[in-house]
Amino acid sequence: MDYKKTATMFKAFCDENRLQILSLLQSGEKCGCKLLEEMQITQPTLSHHMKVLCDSGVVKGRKEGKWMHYSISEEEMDAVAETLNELKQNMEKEGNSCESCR
Amino acid sequence: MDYKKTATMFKAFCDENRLQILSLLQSGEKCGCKLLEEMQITQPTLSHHMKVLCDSGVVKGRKEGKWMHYSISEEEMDAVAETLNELKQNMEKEGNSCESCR
DNA sequence: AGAATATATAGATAATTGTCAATACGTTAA
DNA sequence: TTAACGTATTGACAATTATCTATATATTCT
Repeated sequence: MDYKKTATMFKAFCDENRLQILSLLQSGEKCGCKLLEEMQITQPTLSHHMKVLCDSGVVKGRKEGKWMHYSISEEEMDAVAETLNELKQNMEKEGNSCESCR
Repeated sequence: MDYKKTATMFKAFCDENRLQILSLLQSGEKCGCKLLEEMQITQPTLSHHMKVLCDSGVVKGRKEGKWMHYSISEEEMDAVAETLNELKQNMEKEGNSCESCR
């Protein structure tokens, strides 16, 4: 696993404002100005968070005229879920406790 | 959704060292000293990361004598996956694009 | 009791991140 | 071609986080 890339991916979910943005995007694609109306942050702060979200891959942007339309990337959400699943593997196996610490 | 709590939960996964720790715990419960052997950080730094991981709920600690044995919480991993899934809902619905921006 | 071991805490510092005001850029409308 | 609008960037600052050294705490062994 590429830890650096994975850490960047999960950064989408570890800020309260970004979680709110993702919630707002649940109902579908929205432009920045619409998102801004629903939030208690300034426009540059929103812009910053949208950059973090896009860098993580979880959100995709689509430019249309002067608007940027943002939406959740289903493929990336699946990739995040898959990564989570990888981290869960082998947990139930026998003989995995720390024998050398006895 | 409790954004604050959810953000704390996801912080487990957005640091390279913590991802390495989680990978090491994939093979089962391990004590701090074992984890430390495998990593390039000092003991207090490990202790800090273990606190973040335990606060997130993703890792559980079990004290046994002078050792702390850490393991991944399967229940919490499932909760994380469930939260991810919630954030993915409704994405495919029709009529969800930003109509007011036209 | 004293030494050794595993872990946690305190305090300091550097790096990263979140935020805002100001401004720039690109697009559309008058 | 201005003016207005939506978004991005810059620069400053505050808050948070990651890291270390030094030290404290708790447990076990001799």
